[in-house]
Amino acid sequence: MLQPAEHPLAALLQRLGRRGTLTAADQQAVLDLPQKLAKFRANDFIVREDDTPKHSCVLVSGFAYRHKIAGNGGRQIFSIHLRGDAIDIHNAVLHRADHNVQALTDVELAMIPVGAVRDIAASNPNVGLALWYETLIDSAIFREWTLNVGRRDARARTAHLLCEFALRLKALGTNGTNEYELPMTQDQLGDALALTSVHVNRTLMTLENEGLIERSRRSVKITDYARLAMLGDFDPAYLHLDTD
Amino acid sequence: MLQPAEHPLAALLQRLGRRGTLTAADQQAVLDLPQKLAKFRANDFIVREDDTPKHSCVLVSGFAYRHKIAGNGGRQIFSIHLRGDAIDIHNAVLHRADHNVQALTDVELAMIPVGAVRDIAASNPNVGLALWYETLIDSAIFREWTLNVGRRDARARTAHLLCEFALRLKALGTNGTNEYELPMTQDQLGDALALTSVHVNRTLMTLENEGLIERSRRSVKITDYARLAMLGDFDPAYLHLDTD
DNA sequence: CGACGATTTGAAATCAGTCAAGAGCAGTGG
DNA sequence: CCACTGCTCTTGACTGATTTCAAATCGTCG
Repeated sequence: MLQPAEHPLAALLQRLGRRGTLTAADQQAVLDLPQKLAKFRANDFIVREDDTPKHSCVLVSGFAYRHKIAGNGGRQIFSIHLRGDAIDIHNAVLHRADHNVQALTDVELAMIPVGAVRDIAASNPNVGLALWYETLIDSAIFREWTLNVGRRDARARTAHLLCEFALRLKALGTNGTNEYELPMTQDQLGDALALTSVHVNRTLMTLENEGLIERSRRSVKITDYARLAMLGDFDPAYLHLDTD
Repeated sequence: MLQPAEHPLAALLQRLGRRGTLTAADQQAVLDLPQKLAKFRANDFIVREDDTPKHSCVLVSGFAYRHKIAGNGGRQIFSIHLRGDAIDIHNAVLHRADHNVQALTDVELAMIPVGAVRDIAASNPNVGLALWYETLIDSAIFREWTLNVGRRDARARTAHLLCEFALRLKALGTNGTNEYELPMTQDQLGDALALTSVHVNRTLMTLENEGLIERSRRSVKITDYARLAMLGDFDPAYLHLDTD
């Protein structure tokens, strides 16, 4: 087997395999998926609404986000994606994209032909289930974001997002601390939280003045995780990180 | 083959087969799924957050909804479900429920053991893909609701929900008109739209005064669909009704 | 009729939005 | 090295959509 650490699909494999249901053959089948590496610059569109994507993408490095634009011009961001996220497997099944995927930072993507995704799901039930599982976790995150935007006030919403990001970064295993780069402008944060950038700014300052976080530039340090999680009504069960 | 119209899973089969990818054998396999019929009264919980469901449910008759409750007591409804909807196939894969499913009206459910769902997905790739597809449409609806709640004002939000409901009912084939029973209290509508029931009330009255809808009791008649859809920024692409 | 839940209406309060201007910070180029 | 440019962040004053609180009306069902 190839060295997972060097393979473009290594992060995906780690993700798919975390429930422990993949055999060595399954794992090899994932690594053998046809793929080519592509690079996008920050702010490039990876998928546009109404596209018929030919590839499903796995994020190899960098950050990306999914969003949709309302008729009144408002943009809603649905999710932020990290290394290892299969950001549009759904397009292998749905055919027509109903929302946009955009690069938040410069990114590297492993592009897998949609037919290959469908084929591996059909021929390899373990992998198929694991892929399905990933899209269901996406779903769970969407639901939590809907709850966040619909039923929490600005402070709680913001705190919730900061906690989610911290935990997902930790789950990647690269960063054990509660300090991280949040590669988003306050405008983008606003579109994720359904707030204006002005109010995001005021809210971040409040959190900082309350001693919950420290900031400098885009770097965030959660100085009181327990209180921030409490304030943000953050219960990570929806992330399904514990391979249930 | 059994008469689909009389089989509890007939509506599910119709749903799964709409893309035309199921062979006769696939269809029979779906109808052969082990299931038992269960009835719930309006407001009964079908699945509770943190449950480990033993069954996945298909809605045979009535209406159900999915929701989650925030720490501050606010409830956010994520989706309303109609006959034929597989309201918690996701629980066959995820194991632990991260949100509630509740009966909106009296309902009949076909309860399929979660193991049987996983088995048919593994042994029958066409059916597996069709099930996956259904959960992806759920996802698409969640995203649109997030956009609705996050980026549209009260009038547009409400109009959007009314249009979605009309179209999904039409897709069921039972009702070709734009008049239907909306089996929700204004309180429940508020939880779906992230508004208070008071504001839902005012907004419905506005829509009525503007000549877009007529109401009596819970019955809604869309008198000007074109304008309502325009106002609600409603583009049904996200429902993926056209078997793309 | 009486009771209960749901809907409707009114008035006051508030959270977040809008508009607008200034400050900070990188990168660019002279 | 510094001025310039562009973008993001910060701040203030004002506005407004929606919430809150509270009371009245309606409809249905026993």
